[in-house]
Amino acid sequence: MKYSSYFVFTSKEKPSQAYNISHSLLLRGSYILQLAAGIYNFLPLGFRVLKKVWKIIEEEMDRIGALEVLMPAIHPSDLWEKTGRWQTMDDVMFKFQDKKGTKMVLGTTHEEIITYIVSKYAKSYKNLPLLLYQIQTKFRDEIRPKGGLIRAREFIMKDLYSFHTSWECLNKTYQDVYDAYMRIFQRLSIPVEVVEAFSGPIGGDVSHEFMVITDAGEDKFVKCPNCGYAASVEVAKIGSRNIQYSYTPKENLNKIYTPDLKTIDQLVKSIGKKESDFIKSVLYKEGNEYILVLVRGDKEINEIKLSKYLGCEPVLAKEEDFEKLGSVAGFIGPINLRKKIKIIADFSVLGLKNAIIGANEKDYHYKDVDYENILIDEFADISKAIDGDLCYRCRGYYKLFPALELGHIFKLGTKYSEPLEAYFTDKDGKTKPIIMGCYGIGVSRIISAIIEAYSIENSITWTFNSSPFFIYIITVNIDDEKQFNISEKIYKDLLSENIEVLWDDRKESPGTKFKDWELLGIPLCIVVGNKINQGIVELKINSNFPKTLPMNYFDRSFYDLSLSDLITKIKQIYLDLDRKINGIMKI
RNA sequence: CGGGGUGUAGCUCAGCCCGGCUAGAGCGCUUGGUUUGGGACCAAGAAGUCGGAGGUUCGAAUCCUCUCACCCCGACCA
Repeated sequence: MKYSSYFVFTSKEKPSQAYNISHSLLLRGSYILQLAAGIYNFLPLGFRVLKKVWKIIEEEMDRIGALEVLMPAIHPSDLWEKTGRWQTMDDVMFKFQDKKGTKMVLGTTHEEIITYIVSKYAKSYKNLPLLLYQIQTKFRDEIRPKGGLIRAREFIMKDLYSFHTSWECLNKTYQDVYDAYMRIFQRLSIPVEVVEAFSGPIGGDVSHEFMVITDAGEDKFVKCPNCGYAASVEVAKIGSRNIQYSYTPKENLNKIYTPDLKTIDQLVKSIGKKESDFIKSVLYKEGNEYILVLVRGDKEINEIKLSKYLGCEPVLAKEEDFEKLGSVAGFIGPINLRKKIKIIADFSVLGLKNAIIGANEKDYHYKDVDYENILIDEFADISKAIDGDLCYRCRGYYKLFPALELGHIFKLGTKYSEPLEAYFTDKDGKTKPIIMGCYGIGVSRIISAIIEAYSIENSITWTFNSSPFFIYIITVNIDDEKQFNISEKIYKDLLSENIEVLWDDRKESPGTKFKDWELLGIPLCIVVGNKINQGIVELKINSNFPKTLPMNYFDRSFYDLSLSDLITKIKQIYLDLDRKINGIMKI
């Protein structure tokens, strides 16, 4: 492509709307253009990147025997009503009615539709397993879209669904997909961490998320540097410290006056103690039973873990519940409650001394309370993991990472096949529900993730398989006949070698062209300038190009090459990269 | 959905508090010229119903009311 006739409109100014680097650079490089909140145009450059990512995913899906389909984006409500998600996913669905008044929805995900398809055809164990996937637009009316492509309301997702006769078969496919995902991220040179995850409204018991560590993300996970266990904070199990507990009531309780200080945050600011000097007490209700949950002040209760531990889903208590217990919201505590209720403490409470707790009296807290002064029924792992928590496996200390989720894989079981009546006849002649798995990748989000992973202030850094072009040609002075002719020849030679090239053939000053090369993020750049009079052109290398590759080309920022060596050298680099990065294909 | 913020030229913003004359700057764009290894220079020029509606006023970008859009922080997700 020639710059002068291509669709490139770079901008020097930082867009006022963009807060994170990927959003900002995608806009500045004219990769995307916003149409509405969370809704973006992919411009020619952006679409080129999207298709690159798309292609890698397709190749890896095809390789594990998955078959590509394309399902509609518009769905009638009935299938969604059958699975109950017409209600449970209501808040993110774009719903509307057609002319006849039939309720319709723009697809948020496709479990219902794919299960419908498979239920029509796969009637025998002989037809299974089946792996079907698509790369398609999803619509989610997110409460808050964010960060450009990071969370959009219309976005491109790869969704794969697998159908099996047995859990053993599902487990095998789950592993295949896991491996395929690792190859996808390797080929895109995205450093991912795989973490155990919560399966949420998609369903299923086991799931893994593929995360990239970045502040631009919306998730958090902990990882144990000692044994490698990693899990999203929603599910991360925390080890218990080896501390004995024997209840010893405190004789004289010391009250402190804490007017209107109801939250830990307010208390910390006012009293000047650390968050971890407090014990947070939260009152839950399950049926007619009350449960008081205690957690160290710097920690949060994890309701997912709490529900799992209790085997039910307690709800937060209301104002009148506090009164019934002779307490008051904001000042509730485990000591001197009017009624004996169940008290569960998180492991983080073990060993706490001289803590501050609610006194069950408006505007008062108790101080100097030790953990053993509290009558605790049970200790359990019910808090969100934070930095420094104990690894439940090896007793190492967790590190907390901010992360962006790029992929998520689930074992669904029969959550969808039963309500949608996707049954097959097994060898034994019996009718059984199909066992399912589902596996997503945020295709458009990956684009942002690559930028977040490698890019700096004014410069994108694409990876080998994601860059819209492999090489950029700068003709320093386009009016110089010699420079022009040589540039044109190089351009044509590269095209004939099938190397994607963008030639900056504009009548602009050199600085402008160098800045554009950097902003656009293309790995290599050929500079055709004055050195041409000595028969030399320069080959420049994006200094941020992922160094994880064992390739010495990238030790230097530029090479002076004779014209005769240039194309050979570029071909050699290209083929080496291709072999090293895409070579994992050839097993 | 709660809290905070912003809408003025293609982009980034000033002007608004304290109403006043033809609404400004930089970048970008157009034309001509000079330049050409790190966002060049000179000259001339085009470009804005000040997000929208209503109101107050002799007079509104500026004050008031309503409204729309977008962004940021929190609970959900690829």
